[in-house]
Amino acid sequence: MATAGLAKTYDFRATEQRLYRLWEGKGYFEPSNDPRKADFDASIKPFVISIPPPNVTGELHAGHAMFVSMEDLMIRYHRMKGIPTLWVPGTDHAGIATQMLVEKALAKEGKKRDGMTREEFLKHTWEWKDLYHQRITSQIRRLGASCDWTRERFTLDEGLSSAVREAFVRLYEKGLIYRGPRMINWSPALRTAVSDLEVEYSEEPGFLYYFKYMLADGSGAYLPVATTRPETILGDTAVAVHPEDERFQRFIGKKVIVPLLNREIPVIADEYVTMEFGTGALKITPAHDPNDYTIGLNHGLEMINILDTSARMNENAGPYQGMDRFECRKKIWEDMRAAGLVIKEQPYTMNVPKSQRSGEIVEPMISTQWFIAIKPLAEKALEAVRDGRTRIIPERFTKIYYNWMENIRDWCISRQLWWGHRIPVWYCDDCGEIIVSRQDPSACPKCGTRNIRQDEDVLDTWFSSGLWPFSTLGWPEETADLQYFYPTSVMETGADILFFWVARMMMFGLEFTGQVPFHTVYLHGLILDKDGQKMSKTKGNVIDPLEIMDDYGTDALRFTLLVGSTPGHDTNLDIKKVEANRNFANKVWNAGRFVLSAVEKAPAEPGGEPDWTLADSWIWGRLKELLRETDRLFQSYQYGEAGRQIYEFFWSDFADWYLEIAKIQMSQGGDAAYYTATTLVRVLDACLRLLHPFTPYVTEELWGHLKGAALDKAYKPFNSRRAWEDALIIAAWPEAGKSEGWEEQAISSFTVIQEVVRAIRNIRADKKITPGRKLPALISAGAKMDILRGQCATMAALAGLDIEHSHISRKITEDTTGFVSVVVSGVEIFLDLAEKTDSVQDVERLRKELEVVSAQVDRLEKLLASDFATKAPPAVVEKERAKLREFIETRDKLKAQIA
RNA sequence: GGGCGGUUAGCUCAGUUGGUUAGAGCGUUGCGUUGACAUCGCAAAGGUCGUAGGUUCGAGUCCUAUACCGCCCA
Repeated sequence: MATAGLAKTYDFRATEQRLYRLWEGKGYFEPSNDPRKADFDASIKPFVISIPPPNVTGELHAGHAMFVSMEDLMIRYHRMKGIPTLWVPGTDHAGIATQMLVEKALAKEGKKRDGMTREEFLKHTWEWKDLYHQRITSQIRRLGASCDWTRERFTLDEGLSSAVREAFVRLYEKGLIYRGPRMINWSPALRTAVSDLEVEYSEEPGFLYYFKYMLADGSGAYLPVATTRPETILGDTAVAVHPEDERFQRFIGKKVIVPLLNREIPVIADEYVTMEFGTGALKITPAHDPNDYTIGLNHGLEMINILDTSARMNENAGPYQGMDRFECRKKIWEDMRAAGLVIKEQPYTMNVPKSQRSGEIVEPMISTQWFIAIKPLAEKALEAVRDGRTRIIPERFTKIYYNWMENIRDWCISRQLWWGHRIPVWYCDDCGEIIVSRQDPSACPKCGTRNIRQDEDVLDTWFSSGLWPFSTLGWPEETADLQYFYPTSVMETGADILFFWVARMMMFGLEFTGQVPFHTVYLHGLILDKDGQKMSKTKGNVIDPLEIMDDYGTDALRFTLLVGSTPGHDTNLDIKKVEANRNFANKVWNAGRFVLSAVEKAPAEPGGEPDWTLADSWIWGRLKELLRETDRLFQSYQYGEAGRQIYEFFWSDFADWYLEIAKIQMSQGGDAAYYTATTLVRVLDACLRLLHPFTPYVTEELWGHLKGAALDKAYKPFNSRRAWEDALIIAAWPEAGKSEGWEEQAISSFTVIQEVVRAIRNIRADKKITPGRKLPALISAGAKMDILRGQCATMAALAGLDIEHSHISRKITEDTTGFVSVVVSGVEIFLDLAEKTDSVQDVERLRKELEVVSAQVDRLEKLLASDFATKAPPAVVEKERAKLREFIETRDKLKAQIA
């Protein structure tokens, strides 16, 4: 077999790991211009991405596969462009997620966090982290991620921890961090505060409970009030009505009695109350409802907390103390009914706040927490996008970003967890001093006592993630990396974390470095299952990227994700598509095998100057077109579309047509073979370069073989002025070059050949002519005679013509009785089937064709007689005129044949 | 309540300065295997581009309204 011993099928299993090791081992993932090296040149602008750090204990999912594929594509493309490229990898400690995981694992061993010291628990968690860190990073590697592992970071490593401290202390010193009791979202299962963003609302069926708020004056009068959460009655400190509500005006200023507890509370007036909703009278629980909280503040109401940290009723709930919140809801309602206070219940759809992490219902509570006064930071971040220093792609997310930034609320950054960056604040037990420090203090700087203790809480994980683009480069130290690689170039991540992460990086970047952290934000959508459903374990529709890579190879998965997606849109991932792309990788591989065999057979040197065939010119012209198009698409971040076009070119032009013609040209030997082989090599080389960012493995592997074979014959790569590089990953991106004028003609001429060949193939299929049988043909080519004559051998081979008994002329004179005819692009083709054909059926076929063509003639004549001819650009009009001429020619020939 | 996205072939989706018979993959139908590839080849069927208006010589593409689906914010 003359295919250099390459396997008949591309074997990704034998390839991927080997190539990844080779790339990494050779240092290709490190920037070509590196501040750590002696020949560093600070004046060359680099391309930099910081990876969205996956949870260190997480497992690879489709979302990871998406961002790794997309970022690796960008990185590999820029690297091939010759730009110093850095992709900083790393992982996130993911406070809540990891702690939950570890606690769950401990529970299996019958252990509980409560029974451990903080140090014991953390030791455990670090061990866990070490184990899983290895897993997630090796999974990222499997995807082919060409990131610089020598610069890998972890949000809890020493450098990043000191960055967190620095950031906290700076904000505190500026007065932007404060501590105090505020309304927050409390997660009872995790027993920690969570931020507004970590709460998701879901609509669920519930009830609106109507009951009586009795007046304290003993008159027996009452205000009807409705609530969805009867248990909060225990924490009511007012009933509010609208000041203009005539029904209730007489109650304003009076007292009512809290049911079951018999506390007296005032009836107040507030415009917040919607008169139409419920009964028009609103019970106010300032300690357990965000809106009531605001009203409570405005009216100076008492705030009574009725829940403990596990959301059980506390001492303020009187007889209900110790009861679970939902049990209490039922019990209270029973008791109220017994007390004759119930009016009715009515089914009602509630908007239930749930913890994004644990899924349980969170409780609004007043709690003492640390906050960032975010407005000043948000204003800067807003301005940076408004003035274009940072651009968001797709653009529509800009508006969403503005909207969020403009309505931003202070960020609760403290978490009652153990796993994370401990808040760098110490309290002096002796003098009450609060110490906020970059270094751990050993004594109180005010009174000198050693009686100080650090705040128990840790920071929200996103606090450290917000520093990621610069903390990973060494900030707050002015490192060489920071100076050279910051600001980074593109932040590529999921649109779902625009607020969580992107917005916070923008705010922190501007606050701490004075610069935007990246000039472009590229957002991709969610990865859904094949029916557009969110993947979830409960639905059982989760697609595991690791399994896909096992079954179809990394390249197939990457190509599917990259080509199947458009910026900002969700992507439905279908195994069938992966399979199709696995087939594409195999197609590339086999086209490569063919090229290699051609190189082996061809002479090493030409005997004379090249005499390019139409097919040679055509494929070269099409390639140039493709290169220009992909350039344009890459520059506008339309990677998916670029991939589709490369795929299309490779399969439909290069493999389906040029390779088939190359077989014919190769068989002629000599210079024909030489020039065909060199064309095959150079076009394939260009394709592999173009495809490399999408499908790095199969292209690198094949390219190695291609280069070997080409060097044996001293054949040049695509760019004949350059040498073959050491590896495809660092090879030069193919440049389109200028148009030389002949391309358009070559492409349109070849299109005629394709149409004639297809027309003949159609007849053959229609007439069930066995593939091997050669048919004599008479072709009346008119103005296209020269083109067709030049491609006589090619056409004959592709369409199965008997070349000895075929003839192409301007206008044939031979007798064609009994021949089957077809007309295409003004070319008449008569095939001699040497047997009786169903002439009625043939005429019917021609008639149908005539109908179609005549309709086109009519349409174009009408079009060209309209304003179109005078108002459309001349080039467009001429294009239509040419079409019309051809249709008329075809129509007339069809007419003649039918008659 | 506000905002955004989607609605194109049986299915899943492309279609970015509006250019005049709308594309792909999968699926379907027919034919085909000694030389790149059956993870394949050749050929075919299949769409009034959600609906109604508008702008324009020309609209899947721009504008307005509307229906349905989905998402985000409140």
